[in-house]
Amino acid sequence: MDIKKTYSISELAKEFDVTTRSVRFYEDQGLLHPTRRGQTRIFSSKDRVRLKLILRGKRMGFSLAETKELFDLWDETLSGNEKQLLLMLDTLARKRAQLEQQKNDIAQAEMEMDTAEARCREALADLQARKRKQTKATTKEPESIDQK
Amino acid sequence: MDIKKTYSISELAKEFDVTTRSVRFYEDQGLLHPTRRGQTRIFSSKDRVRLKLILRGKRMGFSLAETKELFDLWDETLSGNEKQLLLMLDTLARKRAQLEQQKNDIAQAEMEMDTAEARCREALADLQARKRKQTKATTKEPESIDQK
DNA sequence: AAAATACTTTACGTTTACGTAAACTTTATC
DNA sequence: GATAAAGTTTACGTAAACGTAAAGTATTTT
Repeated sequence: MDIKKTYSISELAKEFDVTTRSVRFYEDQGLLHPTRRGQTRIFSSKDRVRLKLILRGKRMGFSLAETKELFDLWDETLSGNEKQLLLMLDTLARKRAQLEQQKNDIAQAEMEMDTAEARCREALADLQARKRKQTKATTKEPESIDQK
Repeated sequence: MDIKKTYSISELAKEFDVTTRSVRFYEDQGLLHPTRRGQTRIFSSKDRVRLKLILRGKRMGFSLAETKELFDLWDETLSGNEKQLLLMLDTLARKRAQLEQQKNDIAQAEMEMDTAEARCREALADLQARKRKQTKATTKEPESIDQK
């Protein structure tokens, strides 16, 4: 299975480079469900996975609410109820469409970055060329030093 | 070139399905630069393009500030100053890295959605199977009607 | 001319996702 | 046993990205 271990809040925070404040906030919003030893939080490897998913979701532009919805939906899906299963399939389909849109957006952006970069390089080359000409005209180059 | 036309605020809002409030906000933040006829805003096709870019940026998880930075950087790049050109190239490289990360995230997500969907369909198939069995056991099927 | 339509500015309100500080408890270290 | 280190709760603060009136101007339609 997984690494079957438990984690402290700062272990997780360090590993994923977030603040403990954020982790507590995610729990508060119902995205993580650590157990307690006394009043100290103990995170399971399931929590760890979910934290990873939360952060990836953020990078993909998902809100915490959206991510929570998916978590909850998946938990209910595991109950095996038919209605939930169908709902999950539907949700997955919609998410896929969203990802398709994002892929298109990225592809577009990459193309435009290509042309932008090309123009930059061209402009730079022009500059360099003019510089060389300037240098040649200004600093009387030693016609040929170091020849035998 | 482009469609060489001008646009009213509500034309743009309608076309891109945003509120006029948002459009004004984007101007306020320095992302759009409409001219004025009296006090009424007149948007150029350049503004239109930028609005499109703003929205795509949002879908890709970019903040307005990030997008504005890119706009400003690009404008300064056009001045042809060498330092700006190099800065732009550097920025482009960093953005590309960001997009790579996003593509990885999306690919990961798609894989996980694949397995999630598979599990759903499996669970559903099980349910249906059990249902059929139930039906067969409960409602004494007419052994063979319609035979000659 | 009255009313509807489209635009404007000003400004306070709201949600999300935390930051930051204060005050306190528990556990580890010297 | 003092102190530092890591954890806790409570609570106010903040930046981003608008929403939502309120109140006014300008133009167009009836």
